[in-house]
Amino acid sequence: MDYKDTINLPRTAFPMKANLANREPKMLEQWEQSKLYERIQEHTAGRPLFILHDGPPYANGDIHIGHAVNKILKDMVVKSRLMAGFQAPYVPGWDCHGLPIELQVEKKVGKVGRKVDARTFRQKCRAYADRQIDLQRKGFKRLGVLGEWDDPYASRDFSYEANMVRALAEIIEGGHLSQGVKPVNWCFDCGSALAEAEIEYQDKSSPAIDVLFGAVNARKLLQVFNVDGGHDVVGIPIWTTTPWTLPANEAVALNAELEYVLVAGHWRAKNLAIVIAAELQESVVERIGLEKSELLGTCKGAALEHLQLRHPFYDHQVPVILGEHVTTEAGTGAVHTAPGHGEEDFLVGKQYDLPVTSPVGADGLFLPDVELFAGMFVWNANNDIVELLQKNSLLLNHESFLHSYPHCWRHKSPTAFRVTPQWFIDMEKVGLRARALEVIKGIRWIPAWGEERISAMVEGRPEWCISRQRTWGVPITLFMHRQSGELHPNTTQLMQRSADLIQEHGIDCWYEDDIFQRLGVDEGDYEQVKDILDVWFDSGVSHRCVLDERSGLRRPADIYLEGSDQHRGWFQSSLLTSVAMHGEAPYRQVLTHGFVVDADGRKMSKSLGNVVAPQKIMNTLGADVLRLWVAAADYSQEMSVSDEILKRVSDAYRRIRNTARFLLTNLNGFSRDQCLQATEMLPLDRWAVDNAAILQEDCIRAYDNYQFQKIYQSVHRFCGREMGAFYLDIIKDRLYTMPANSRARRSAQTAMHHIVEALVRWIAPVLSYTAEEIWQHLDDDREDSVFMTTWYEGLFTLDHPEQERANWQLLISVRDAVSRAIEQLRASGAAGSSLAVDVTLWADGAVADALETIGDELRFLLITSGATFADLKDAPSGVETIALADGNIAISVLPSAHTKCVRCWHQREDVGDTEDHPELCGRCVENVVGVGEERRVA
RNA sequence: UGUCCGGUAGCUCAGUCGGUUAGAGCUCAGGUCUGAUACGCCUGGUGUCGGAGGUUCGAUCCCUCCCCGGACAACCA
Repeated sequence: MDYKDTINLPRTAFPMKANLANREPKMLEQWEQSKLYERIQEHTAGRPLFILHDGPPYANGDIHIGHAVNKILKDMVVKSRLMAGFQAPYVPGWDCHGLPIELQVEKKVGKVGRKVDARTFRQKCRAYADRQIDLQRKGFKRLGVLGEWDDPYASRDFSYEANMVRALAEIIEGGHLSQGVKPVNWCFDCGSALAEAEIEYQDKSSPAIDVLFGAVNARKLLQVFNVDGGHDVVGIPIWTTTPWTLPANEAVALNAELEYVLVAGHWRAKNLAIVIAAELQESVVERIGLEKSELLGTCKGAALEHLQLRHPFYDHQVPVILGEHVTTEAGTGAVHTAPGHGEEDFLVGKQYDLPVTSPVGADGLFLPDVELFAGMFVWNANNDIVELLQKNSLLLNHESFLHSYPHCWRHKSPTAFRVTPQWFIDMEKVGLRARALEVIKGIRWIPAWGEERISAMVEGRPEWCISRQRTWGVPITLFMHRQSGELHPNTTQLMQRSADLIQEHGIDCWYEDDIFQRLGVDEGDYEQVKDILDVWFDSGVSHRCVLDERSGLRRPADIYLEGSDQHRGWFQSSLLTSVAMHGEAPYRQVLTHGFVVDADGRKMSKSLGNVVAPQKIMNTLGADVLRLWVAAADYSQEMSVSDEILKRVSDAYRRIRNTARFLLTNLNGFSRDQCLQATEMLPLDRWAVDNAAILQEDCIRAYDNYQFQKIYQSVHRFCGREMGAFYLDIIKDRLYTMPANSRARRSAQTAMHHIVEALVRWIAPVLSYTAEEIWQHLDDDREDSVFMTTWYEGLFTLDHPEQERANWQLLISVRDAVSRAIEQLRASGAAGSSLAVDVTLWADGAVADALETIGDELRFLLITSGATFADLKDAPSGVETIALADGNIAISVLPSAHTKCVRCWHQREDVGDTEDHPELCGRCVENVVGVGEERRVA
């Protein structure tokens, strides 16, 4: 007789093979069509809010693995808060203005003012950003990220642009804005500033000259070296390759720590005494041809500070200053300093309060009021200046010098630094820095070192230059008085009105001819600022433009979550604007993650060829595997990906999936109203639920603290060890062989039901597609999505948890010991399946007590055909005693001598005892034709 | 170059407020099952805890230096 039909064979439509690459897009479509995100928001209305505010990615290019990590982490946070009982809206955003898009558009339509007008250019930029948003949105959705994709925020929205202006107005009202100047890279052919990315280095030949700056008071200089007079000229020579910047000279810089020498000698029939860096003495003396040179003395650069020198051709005194940028790599060890023409010069000049002389116009011509060189083009002025120095006998040497020099990438012409007026958010004027530093302390930084990092950065940062001389961005809508340079007295009011115009028409309206008229500003008296805002300002005020504006959101957000580079970026720009506007932070917590690197810890780059595309992972292994990788990695550091790592993660995925599948197969036809009460359940099943309850506690705590890695590790371990290798393996016997409706089988199914209900929710924030797929295979009436629920509440713990858990732990250790013993028998060829053996145990202490609790059901726990135990004292002498945690045990494993029951596969003495069923053991007969066997424990 | 973060088995991660043979899961190998079947179960190996010094009775854990990797260092998000 075939007893297959009397066995409860597992059945499910839930496939073992995930085939995620095909299945996920279909699930995604379901989510979209059913408007899942919107329904979740309705469903969770009234719950406490949890706001994760999305840092906008830049709308350029297809999504890469870094984007994927960021969005997946955000999604796991949002979904876990949702499952924890919050309303957790997620409004994704995009950063749309700025240089990268300008450069992309320039490639297609050319530069503003050359081939296109600014208005058209901005239109093209806007259209480009739109296309990029569509592209990236598709990618982000495919990751399984749930959010308001139909109505995201984007900084190119008219309303966003308008609110940026309003945000700036609020900051100005707070008194944080200041005007100033700053040197920027300038192309005279473009007539505008250049971004770093627009500069390329080419070899250029420049005049290299040594110029003597004579001391105003020779005696004073000599005194430093303890030298008496008697020289025709005393001074400090500088070396420069940009003679044209000499009209802007305001100082000569030395290095405080360097050793300088005073060298005397004959030069063109004169007695010179000059100061040179000691290390460069020889080369300078040779280069300028100083004859009969002799060393008169030495000193540190610091000793010469504040000494006054004569400008080589203007009636002007300039000081000796000190700067760390002065080196002995070339020149004389004394650096010509023109704050108007160099970044370092500008910064050091600031320390010494030097005037910022900027005698060159946008076209590269010296301004009309420049003595001697008015109207002259800078590069042509080089010759005249050299001649003039020659005439003044201050040109110690003149040669041609080939060096790498920055050029405009478009015009291939040499660029220069030029100071231009700029707008700043001042860190000190109204105590912005101090307040920001204070506010930082009240925020939870994850990981904790983020606090130190951002504090150091805020402490050290210079004022924030928010103006840019560019086209694609939000205008700084200010009017300045043409004579006084003062802001219009109604500035904030005018800004509000310009914001209203922008809200309606977009940023272009600021550049229309009628803007003065529309705002009622006198064009004769006032000049319009045409600078745009730094893109960091755009995203930096997203708390104002999004959190404050959108219904359903609020400021401060509960969390900002970005890559660790954003300590300098978005975290900081957001903090500063929020503190400037409200005196408080825009977020309560800040979580940072590391960057993605390859297996060797190297960053991904096209040139190294180690780039892993998220699209490729999703189209092969599936988004859930990608998500599981994110959960498994320690996001606080660099996160490695490689084929091997993904392979490991896929293995783990399969384990979790198959565990869920096993639960589903054995719950086929089981509905929740068939669940037994805890008191009716078998102890082993209660233990299993208890185990899940413990794990759930851990998972909830881990999710609360964003420790996804812990979830991954413990859920995976749970599926593999506690379930697969122990519990599920043991209960197969009951599930398959006992009557479908028997208490012992229902008890196991009750446990499995609770476990799968809990498990599907644990994994939902990470394995969203798979969790939803499991959800759809669960019976009973239920919400149509796992994301419409919260953590499972049907789990329970044991009545005497410590004692019972310890008891089971001992039984598990007995089982492990028996497994090892069986393995030895198996190795000898005497047995294959564990059901082919009989086990005899001898135990003492707590182990004996534990065995007593399971009694004659020990064989089911061990999955052996027979299992008996006795007192350790009675153990035969030849059997080894093994020490367990709490007691000792001796084990004997022998091949069973009995016939195998064809139905339950146990080898029992009573097989064949029943005439009608000669192939069955006693309990199978009972289960097939009787009322069913009884089980007490397992 | 500077500041900060990190370097524990083939992989992902624990861990030690300094103390006997450094852990887990996976991979891998061998075995077993064929009623989770491109699955399940059992057994097993694996590490100069990045390197070199130092402090200490004793260091993977503390200190110094070095090597390797990463982030940041303003018109670049």
